[in-house]
Amino acid sequence: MPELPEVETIRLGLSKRIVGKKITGIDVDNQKSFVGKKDDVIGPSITDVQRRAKVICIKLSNDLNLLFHLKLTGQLIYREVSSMPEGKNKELSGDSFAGGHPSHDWHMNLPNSNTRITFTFNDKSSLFFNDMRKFGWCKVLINDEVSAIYKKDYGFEPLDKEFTVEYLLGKAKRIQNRNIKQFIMDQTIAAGMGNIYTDESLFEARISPLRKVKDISLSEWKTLIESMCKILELGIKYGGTTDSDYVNVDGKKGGMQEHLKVYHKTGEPCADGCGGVVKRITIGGRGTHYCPICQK
DNA sequence: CTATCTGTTCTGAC
DNA sequence: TGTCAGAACAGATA
Repeated sequence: MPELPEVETIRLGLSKRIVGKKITGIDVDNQKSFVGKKDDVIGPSITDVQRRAKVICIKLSNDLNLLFHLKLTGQLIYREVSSMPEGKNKELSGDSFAGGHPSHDWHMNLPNSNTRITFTFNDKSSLFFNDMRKFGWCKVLINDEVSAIYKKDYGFEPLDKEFTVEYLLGKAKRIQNRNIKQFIMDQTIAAGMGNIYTDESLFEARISPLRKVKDISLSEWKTLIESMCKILELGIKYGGTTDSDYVNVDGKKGGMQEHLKVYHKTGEPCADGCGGVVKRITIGGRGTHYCPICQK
């Protein structure tokens, strides 16, 4: 379930740990998860870790890029030691960083049954790409291909300066009848928005997810943009959202779930104090949570 | 055991 | 061209 704030958290954590390291090996356990030639990424060092929408881009010194999309269940886990010593106690002995879909076996042996790709670095540390449902991918691409994907598949980022009312009105022109929730979740419109942060942003703006794009007033557009930025920045600040039942063992538990007001709050009283009860409906096949009273 | 649900994105049909 | 169902996949829940 990684969305923009989760992916940004992963980017930051990875950036601190792997920039400057040289890739010395790669193991691919699921062919579909890796698109490219393995030999192309063995040898170069990592120069940067970037993010665009929900995509992570690891830049290499040979001008190639490792692009990752975690989709629903992808994880990127960094380990200083490539294998755990045998025994019952599986406590970590080195620096470790995990990010992505939460699961209870993050702290277990790596690689595990969900590990699709393993990268090894010159200092023997490793980066594991785990993905239970195999929706995610890692692609080896040249710079031009990366730019082309960024341009074609994604609109402006909500936190960009260019993400203005005028920009959104331009995007809205041809799809006046679409509801605001699907509009906001369109990656070619608001890059990186996912289900959780869309529901939360609409609540923050007190706009109903069912409203049509054509009925949104200028001041509401403005409020919506401000709300999206506020919610996304909050998400980044708290290190993303982690499932409530998930207990992280290596220090990178997200805290945003404690600040959600409608997402997965079905049946609870509205945080606004308006007297409403959070309702769950389906819009465009996605679970949608909102307050029918104060979200107009 | 089967049916349903989840959450992101792409594809194909109308 | 916009809209929508279905697929990709695995596991939890009913």
